[in-house]
Amino acid sequence: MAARTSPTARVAMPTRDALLAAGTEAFAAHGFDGARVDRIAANAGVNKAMISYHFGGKAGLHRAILEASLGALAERLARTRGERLPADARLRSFVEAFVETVESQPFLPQMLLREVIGGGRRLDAVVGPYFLQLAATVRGIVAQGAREGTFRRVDPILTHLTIVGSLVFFFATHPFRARLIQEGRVTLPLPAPRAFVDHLEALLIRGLAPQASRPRRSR
Amino acid sequence: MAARTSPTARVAMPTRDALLAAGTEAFAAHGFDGARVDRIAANAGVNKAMISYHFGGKAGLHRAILEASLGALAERLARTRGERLPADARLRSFVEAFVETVESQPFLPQMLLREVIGGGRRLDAVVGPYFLQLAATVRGIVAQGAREGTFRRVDPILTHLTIVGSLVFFFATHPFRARLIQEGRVTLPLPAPRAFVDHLEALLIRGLAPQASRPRRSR
DNA sequence: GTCTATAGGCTGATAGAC
DNA sequence: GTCTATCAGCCTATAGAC
Repeated sequence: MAARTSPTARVAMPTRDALLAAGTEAFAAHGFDGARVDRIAANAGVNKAMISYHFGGKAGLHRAILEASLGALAERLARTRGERLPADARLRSFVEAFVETVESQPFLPQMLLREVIGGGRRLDAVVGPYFLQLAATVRGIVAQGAREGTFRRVDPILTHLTIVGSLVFFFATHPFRARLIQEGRVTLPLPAPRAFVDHLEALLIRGLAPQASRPRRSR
Repeated sequence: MAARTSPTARVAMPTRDALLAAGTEAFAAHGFDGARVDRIAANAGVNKAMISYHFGGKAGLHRAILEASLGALAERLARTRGERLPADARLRSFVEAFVETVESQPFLPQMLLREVIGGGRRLDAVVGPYFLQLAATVRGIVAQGAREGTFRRVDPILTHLTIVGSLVFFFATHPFRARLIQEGRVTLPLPAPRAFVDHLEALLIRGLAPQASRPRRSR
């Protein structure tokens, strides 16, 4: 991710990186079909033809962005899997890792969600293992919680969908709320990511807690 | 919504309705920019030029769909607001109303979410009050729960985002999972909407319950 | 209300000079 | 590696006949 194989790349390929950055923003905001290569190049401050030269075209740029972003997310989440902690702490850790990654890549949720909504055909070539790995992580945490007695017995897939769904939705729609509020169309204060995450963690941990009052039945 | 002003519309405008249906599917699957009017017309079994004639063009068709769909959702949700029930029952009722609407309009979550991700500028002309009303409904339920002691004191906006976020995410990404599983890329069973909703309701009601084990502290 | 034929605009891509 | 100039294709919209 950091070092490239190119021998002359000392300052890390400004053109390539500028296109990746501008492309990410454009694809997140307008989708693959809505994004315009002219504008991406202009925003990157480079020539249009550089997209073909470096990425083989619009689709290639899109794929490169997805690969890099998802790779970073997967890498960060994988790190939480080795932790030896109680299930509720691991759940928090998972959420924090997700949020951390997203905050360093603010356009990832929008891009990803767009692709998934569209049926994910463009993802097939790229994503393969990532999604399964993500689901497997949550599944592992839920299973551990059930074993330890930290959590009640819940369906791991449904739990995974609830958690990741809330998170992805919040971050993907955050810019929309920011705009509505900034333009004065809505007078509420903008919900902060930190506040939302705290809220979600509390809700999950309470919601997954076993049989609250009755302390351990027969089992 | 049911009756149209056209004097000759006895069988309810087959062309118009066919375009609305085909357009909904296309916009949900490919987004506004990705949808092709040729294909929409072909899928509707009508002539391309009918889009301009009936809706004034692609954008007009899109707007008409959004208005009709959101109107139906808003209408259905508004009905739950008059119910005199404890907060947890009202929460269930809200979720059920949402699900019911979505099941009769399976493409709504995808279309809506796409628009919101894109900044919602296309929504501005249409949506205005709908979103506020939606948030206000959840806010009302949360406030009632806090008053009654059914729920702990939580931020109503954050709660709203969690609930609606999970729901919209689940339904908007459902076709993606269905495809992955149908094509044998994933071997898990497809999570059923009913199962997810039950899971979510249980999680929410437990997660929002006041001080679970210790039966009412000082406060 | 519906259809055919066509126009006009925009978009992504690249050949070839530097 | 970068840029300019150009092109071919596609996509929406509509004029006008029925």
